Amino acid sequence: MVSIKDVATESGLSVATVSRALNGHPSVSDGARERVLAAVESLGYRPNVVARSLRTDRTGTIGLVISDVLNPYFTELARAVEEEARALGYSVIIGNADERADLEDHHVRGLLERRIDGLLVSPADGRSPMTLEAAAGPTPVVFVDRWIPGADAPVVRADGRDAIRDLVDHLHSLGHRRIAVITGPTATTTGRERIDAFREALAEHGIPLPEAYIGRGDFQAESGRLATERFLDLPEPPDVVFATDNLMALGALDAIAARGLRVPEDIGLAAFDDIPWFSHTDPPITTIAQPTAELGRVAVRALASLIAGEPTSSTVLPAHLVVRRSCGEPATPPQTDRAATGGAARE
Amino acid sequence: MVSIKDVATESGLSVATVSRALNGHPSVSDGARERVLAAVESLGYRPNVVARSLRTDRTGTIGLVISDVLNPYFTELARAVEEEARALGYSVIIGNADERADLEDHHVRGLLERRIDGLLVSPADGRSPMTLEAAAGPTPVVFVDRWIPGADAPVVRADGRDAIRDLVDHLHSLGHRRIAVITGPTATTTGRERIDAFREALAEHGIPLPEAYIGRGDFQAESGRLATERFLDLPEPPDVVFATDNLMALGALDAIAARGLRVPEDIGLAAFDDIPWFSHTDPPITTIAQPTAELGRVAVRALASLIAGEPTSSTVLPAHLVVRRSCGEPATPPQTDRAATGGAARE
DNA sequence: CTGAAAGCGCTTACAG
DNA sequence: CTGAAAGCGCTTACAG
Repeated sequence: MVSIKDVATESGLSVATVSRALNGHPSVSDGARERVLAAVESLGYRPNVVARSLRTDRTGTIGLVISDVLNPYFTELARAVEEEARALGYSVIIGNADERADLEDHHVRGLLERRIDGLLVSPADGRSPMTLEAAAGPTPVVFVDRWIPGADAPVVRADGRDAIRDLVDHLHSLGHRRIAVITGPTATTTGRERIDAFREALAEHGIPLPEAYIGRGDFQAESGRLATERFLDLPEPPDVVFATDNLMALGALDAIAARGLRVPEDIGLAAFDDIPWFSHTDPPITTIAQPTAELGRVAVRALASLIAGEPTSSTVLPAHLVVRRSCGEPATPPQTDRAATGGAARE
Repeated sequence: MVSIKDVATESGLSVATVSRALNGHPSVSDGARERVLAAVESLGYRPNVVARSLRTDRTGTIGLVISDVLNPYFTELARAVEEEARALGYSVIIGNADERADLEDHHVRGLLERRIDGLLVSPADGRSPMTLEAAAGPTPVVFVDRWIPGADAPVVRADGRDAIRDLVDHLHSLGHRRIAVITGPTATTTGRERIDAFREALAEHGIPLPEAYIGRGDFQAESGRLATERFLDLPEPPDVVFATDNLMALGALDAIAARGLRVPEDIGLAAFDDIPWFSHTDPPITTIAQPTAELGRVAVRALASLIAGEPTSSTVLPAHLVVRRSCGEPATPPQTDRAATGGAARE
C-alpha cells in the first residue's frame, strides 16, 4: 500500500507538508499543494484512517447498537441515524444484538475497542454489564428508543402512553371487552412502558386483564405467533389482541391465518410501530406510530453535542394512534392513511 | 484511556509480555498471565484495536455496501452477512448506498480508507468508478446479488431466469395476456436480468410487451407507485403487473389501493423477492423467492477465502416461484406457503 | 511556508 | 519465558 511517505518522495516534499496539504491546512503554498495532489493522483494514494485515528484519538465514527435489524422499526431508525451522522461528518457502525444480552455485550465491547467517538444504544437487556460500563465510561453514550434507568446518559425516545390510552378508548368504543396483549421483554423499558400503560388504560375502563390474556413475547415474530396460538386455544378467546411491536403482530397474523380465521371478524388485532406494510395487510392494521426517523436524527445530534463537550439533555417525542380496520369498523371514519404514515418510512 | 503501558507498569512486566499474554501467545508463564489479567481487570484496560490494526495491517473488519437498507431483501442479506462474518471472527461495517452511485462511491472510499480486510458489494450502479477501482485494487472484493460485468471479482448471486419463466407460465395459464412489468435500474445486473428474462418468457408464449407496459423503476417504492398509476391511466390497462422487486410491489399496492381497486379482481400483481409480509398482504402476493440468507453466507465465506489468499470462484444459486393469490386463482392448488417461505426471514 | 522529530498504542522479530 | 527496540502511517508542536 502506498503511504504518505511515498507521496512525499514523489512530490519532493516532506511528509509534514503532504499531511498539511491533504488536511487543508492554510499555511501550504499553492505550488506545494499542487505537487502533492499530482503525486496522490499518480500514485493512487489513499490515506490510512487507522493511522490518523491512532494519532488524533478520534475515529470519526459512531456506533449504533440496536436489538434487531430485521425489525423494520429499527431498520428505519438505523437509516435515519446513518443519514444524520453522515451529514455531521460521521460514519456509523451498526451492531445487531438480536434481542440477546450477550450479543449486545459483544458489540458494545467491540465498538469501544474500536475507539468509536460515541455510542448510540437501544439496549436489548437492561442488565447488559458492558452497556452500563460504557455509559459510565469516558466514551459519550446516548440511549435511543430504549434506555437503562439510572445509567448516566441522555435518552431520546417516544412516549407511547397517551397513544396506548387512545387505542384502548378505541377498542372500548368498538365494544371490545375481552382484550389480550402480547408484551415485549420486561427487561426493556419499552416493553414495560407498553404493558403498564395498557393495563392502566384498561383499568380506567374497568376492563380486567386476566393472566391468560397476557402473552409474554420478546419483540420477535415467533413469540407473537406462539402467544396468539395460546389465546386461540383458550375456552374464551379474546375479542382483540394488542401486539406491542410490529414483528409480534406479524407472528399473530401468521397464527390467525394458520387457523383459517379472519381479522377483525373472528379476532381483532392492533400493533405498536407503524410500517408501510400495515396499510396493505389483510386487513390494514390499526397501530401506534412513532416518529422513528426523527428519533434517529435527534439522537445523533445529541450524541454529536456530547462528543463536542456540550451540555446535552434527553428528548421525549410523542407517538400517536393510527386507526385502520383490524379491530373492527370504527364509529368515526378512519383518518386518511397516506397522510399519516405513508411518507414516514419512504421519504 | 488506560494503555498497555499502564498494564505493564501495574503488573510489573514489560509491554511485550503483556501483549503476548493478552493474545494467547504460548510462551507466557502462568504467573505472568495471571498478573496481567489481574492488572487488566483492576485498571479496566480495553485494548486499542486501532493501534493493533496499524501494526498488524489487518482490521478484522469487512465492509458491506448495499443499495438500500430499507429494502427487506437487503436487510435480510445484511443480517446473514453479519452472522456468518461474526462466526468467522470478522466485524462488518455496512454502507447504505440508497441506490445512488455517489453514495456508493462515498462508502466504498470510506471503507477502503478504513483499511477493511475485504469488501462485499452489491453495486447500485455499474458505473461507480470507486467500486471498479476497488475491484482492481489490493483489497479483496466479492460481489453479492448484483455485480459489475468485467470487474475482476467473484460473484455470489441468484439466477432468477428459470423462476421468471415459471411465473410467466403461471400468468399465461391463468389467462393473462396483457402483462406489464416494472423494471429496476438498467444500470444493475439484476435489473437487466429480470426484464430480459421476462421479455424472453413472454416471447415464448407469443405475448407482446408494448412500450406502454414497461414502467421504468428504481427498485424503490415510489417508482412502483408511479409506474402503476401510469398503467392504470392507460386506455387498456394491463391484466397483471410484475414488479421486479418487493418495494416496487409495495408502491404498486399503494397505487392500486388509492384508486379503490382490488387485487387480483381488477388487476393482478406479482413480485420479485419474497418477504414475510407477502403472506399477509391483501391478497397474499405471488412472488419469486431468493435464497437470501444463503447468498449472504456464501458471499462471506468466499470473501474470507480471498482474504486468506485461497482461490475463490463465483456461485450462482437458484430462485423459485412461490404461487399465492395475487394473480388470480391458480389452476393447481398453491404450494403450502409456510414451508416455502415462512422460515427464511425469521429463522 | 516548510521540515525534522516525537509520539499515538500496539506487535513481533531478535537476543538472551 | 521475558524484555528492549523498531516500526506501522499518520499529525502536530517546535524551530527556522
